[in-house]
Amino acid sequence: MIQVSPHPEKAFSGSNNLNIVDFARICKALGHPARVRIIQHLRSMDGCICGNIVEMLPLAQSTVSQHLKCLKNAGLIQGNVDGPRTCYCLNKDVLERFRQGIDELTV
Amino acid sequence: MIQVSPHPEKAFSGSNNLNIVDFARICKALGHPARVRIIQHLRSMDGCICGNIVEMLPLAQSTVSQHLKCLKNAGLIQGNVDGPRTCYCLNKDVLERFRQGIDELTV
DNA sequence: CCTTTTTATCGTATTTTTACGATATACGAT
DNA sequence: ATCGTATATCGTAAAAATACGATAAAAAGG
Repeated sequence: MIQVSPHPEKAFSGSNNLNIVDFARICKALGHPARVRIIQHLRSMDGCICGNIVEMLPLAQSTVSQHLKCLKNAGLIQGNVDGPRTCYCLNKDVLERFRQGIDELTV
Repeated sequence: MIQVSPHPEKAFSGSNNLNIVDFARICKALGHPARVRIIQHLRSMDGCICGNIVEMLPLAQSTVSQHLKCLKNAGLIQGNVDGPRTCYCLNKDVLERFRQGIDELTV
């Protein structure tokens, strides 16, 4: 992917500190219905097991695992290993900075 | 792309009326640094000529045209033909509904 | 130790995205 | 009519995303 600017400048003027590449990465991570569903679900549950997410979606377990990885790479969620399971939850700091970025872009 | 649910349900509970597929499409459209730059630029200019956007980005004219098409398909911008030129501007309604969707997802 | 459960990763096929140059189109000006 | 300017589209190559089944890994329970 081409980097629009060689230096990862701040994406926005305000207090949030997401550069434009990170901001776009988060948008991209939210750019698939299944991943939006996952975020919605985690928001309502305040953390839940991977298998629970797999049940919720009409997708193979390996595919869901891939989507979770994508969300994790973007920083939107984190996974805490708990025995044989992984408990996923939202990364609220990142989510809040992202929301601020969207605000600056849209309001 | 798999549709997570056969019926395009509302993505969110509130007053915005974006279904989850449209919401994800907008996120995806914002999922590239060049397209975020375009939106930022249009926001600061309140409408501008395509060639202006091309100058701003280190990309070929045809590539920029493709990015503009992507943003237009997502509903984020609209292009008004003006003689040999096209003047692009933000679609503020869509942007506002999108912002509300992000709020519901993140706040 | 063996089995089961849970999740991640590998390998792979298909589709989509991203980028470019070349070309077509549409309009204004000469 | 012809030329130049501005933009969109076509063709195409390379990379990334998406999906699946199969397999690996890690922990708990018997």
